[in-house]
Amino acid sequence: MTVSAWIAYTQCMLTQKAKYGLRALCVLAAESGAHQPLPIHEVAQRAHVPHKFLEAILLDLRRHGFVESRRGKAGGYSMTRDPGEIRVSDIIRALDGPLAPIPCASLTAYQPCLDCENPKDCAIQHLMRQVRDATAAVLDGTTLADLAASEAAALAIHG
Amino acid sequence: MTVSAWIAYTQCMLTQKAKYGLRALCVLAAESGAHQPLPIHEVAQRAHVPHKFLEAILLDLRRHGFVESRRGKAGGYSMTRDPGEIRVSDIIRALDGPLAPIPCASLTAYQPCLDCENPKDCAIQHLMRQVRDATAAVLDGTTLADLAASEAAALAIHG
DNA sequence: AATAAACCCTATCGGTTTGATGGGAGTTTA
DNA sequence: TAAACTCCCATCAAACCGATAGGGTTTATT
Repeated sequence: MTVSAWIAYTQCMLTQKAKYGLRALCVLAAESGAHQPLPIHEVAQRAHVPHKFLEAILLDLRRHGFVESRRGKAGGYSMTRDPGEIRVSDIIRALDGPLAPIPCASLTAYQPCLDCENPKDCAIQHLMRQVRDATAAVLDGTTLADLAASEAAALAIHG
Repeated sequence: MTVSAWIAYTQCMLTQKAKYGLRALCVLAAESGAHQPLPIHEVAQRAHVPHKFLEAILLDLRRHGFVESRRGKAGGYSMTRDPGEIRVSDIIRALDGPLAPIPCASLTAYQPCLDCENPKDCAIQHLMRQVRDATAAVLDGTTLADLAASEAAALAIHG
């Protein structure tokens, strides 16, 4: 299932990787109460994510501490924390990097523009920091549980 | 002056092209009252933008109607409109494309996710539309005149 | 009319990221 | 031992990004 072959590429903040990751985590969040981990092929099927790509994504999410894995037969993935305590912003930061549209406007990964006249106090930086803050406000205020609930509600109405 | 050789690449919403474009437009906005157009090398120098790259950017901005050019000796670029009536969001859209972090959340360039279970009503789409709206609110609410004034003020203090 | 200064425009380049896959090694349970 | 998993390396094509080369065209001045 190659998606990039179907749609024209658009430079964007949310990569395919992060989108897949969010969908996968929604699936795992829904399974949060279960005792058994969910095998990767099950997650891939439910979240509509290519199996091998998901493998890389879940590996990444495990290293960032969002999920844990059990190997061998009857193995799979499960959440490590309550989905209500995981901010969407942290997931996206883990998979896609900083939220800010430009490094000099980032709080978590600040880097000055080397081609800027006065990198500490630049009009573009000011503006982009406002953008960053607005984005972070939305994404900090939404938890994985919120997202999963929203998706469950949408699915209940339509297909 | 190659910047990409100095800093690690970070996927970002505001490309170097848009950043350069905004800086160049600030320079032209400051010159907005003058009768003569500003030659490109002068813009390049004041905005710290590579000459040839700026050429491509100004061409783009001209095609989008933000600036006009006069050819031949004593030629150059000048604003077509009052900088106070140009939204920063429109400049960024012209140079970088849609503001939305993902095509399905865009108002100006909507495209459904082809790998989405129900593309019309998806939790991620909802959330990303909120992000888009928050971003647009900041960028729609700031004009080129605002940006240029902010930069002028910063320069008056430092540098 | 010659010349210089400026914009116009296409084509191209290297480097990097992105999305995606293959293949095998390791691990656990039955 | 076999089956069913995860782990992790290496690799790939396509796209994009930043930047530049090198002509062609237009205009003002002399």
